[in-house]
Amino acid sequence: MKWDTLEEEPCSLARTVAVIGDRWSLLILRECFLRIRRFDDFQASLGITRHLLADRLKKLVRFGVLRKIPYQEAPKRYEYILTQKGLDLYPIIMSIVHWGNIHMVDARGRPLLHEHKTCGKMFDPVMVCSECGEPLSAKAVHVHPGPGARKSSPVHASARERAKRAAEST
Amino acid sequence: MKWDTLEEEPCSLARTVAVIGDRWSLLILRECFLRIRRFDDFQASLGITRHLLADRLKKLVRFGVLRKIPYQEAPKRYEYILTQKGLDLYPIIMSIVHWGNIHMVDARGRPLLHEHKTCGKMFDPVMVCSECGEPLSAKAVHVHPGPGARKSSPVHASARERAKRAAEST
DNA sequence: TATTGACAGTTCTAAAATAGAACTTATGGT
DNA sequence: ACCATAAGTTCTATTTTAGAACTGTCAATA
Repeated sequence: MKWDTLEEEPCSLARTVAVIGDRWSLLILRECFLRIRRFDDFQASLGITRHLLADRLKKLVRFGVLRKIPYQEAPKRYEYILTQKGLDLYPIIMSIVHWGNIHMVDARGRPLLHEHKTCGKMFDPVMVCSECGEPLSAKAVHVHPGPGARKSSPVHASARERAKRAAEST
Repeated sequence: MKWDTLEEEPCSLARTVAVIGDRWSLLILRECFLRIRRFDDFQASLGITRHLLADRLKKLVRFGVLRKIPYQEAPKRYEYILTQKGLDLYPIIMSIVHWGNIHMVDARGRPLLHEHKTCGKMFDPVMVCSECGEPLSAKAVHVHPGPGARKSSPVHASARERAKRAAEST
């Protein structure tokens, strides 16, 4: 697969993966949410090569996730800050952090704790249904084709059949 | 950076990225949640090379996200199914899909719609605070070092200082 | 009995991405 | 004049990935 075509796939996950679906992009975004903004600071805190960092920042700007704003003239220097589109990635970052907190921490415990300024308490993120407010689980969700669905699924008929039977048998 | 060491980083995001932070793993997991379970079905629906697919499945099994269970003897064949640890990735997948739905869809609209069986309605996922139930935004969250925090941050002093000032100035 | 097909991989080479270090350009300070 | 800061760019060596072909096991079929 050419990764350039990923963003045109008729799948919202694939398109998002085109933007954030590599290791460095997610780590760069974590730093953004921790208020890192400058080239050398990203480089120092992540240990990423300068080449890759330049490349990834360019990509994130191209996708409208980050914006370059000048913080000094002569020589002209820029900071990278999150756009609204970038800020909207917060639930993704938080759910990734939360999964790591639950399943990947060692004996020392969590590296970071999160305080919700609104209520003043340490919290975990919970994903709920926009309609009824109940926490979501994979098994309580049913998927329907939407208006942008592909006509012919790339999933083989045999696989589709098996998946369908499996879904019906639950 | 050697990616083998990523899972030992004192950062829950980095550790999770070690598991799911590459393009194919996320796409494979999407298929898992759509009830794809077999090698050739993954291969056919994703177009991934067999080599990479074998490698990624092995990795996901090693991390305890998938489990191989036999579905026939002679010849012995296995299916890959999500463990509880794997099912817990659902909020990550859903938040990625949702961001794509908001920011990456084309004129045709969403490829998939989600129905919450519990309430019967089409929904979007919303991330809320476990303590007060309010929707979360990056700006309403404050970060504290936890018990597993690294002693000396890899973030340079200069960057830390700038970040701190930025945080205080809000 | 020989042949075909399904399934789950493995092996091979060429192309692409990444790591790691050095280099460039512009400017300000001592 | 010399050094430091900042934000990149360029270079080669290594690693990863793409793409296709091949292997092994068994069941069903001719």
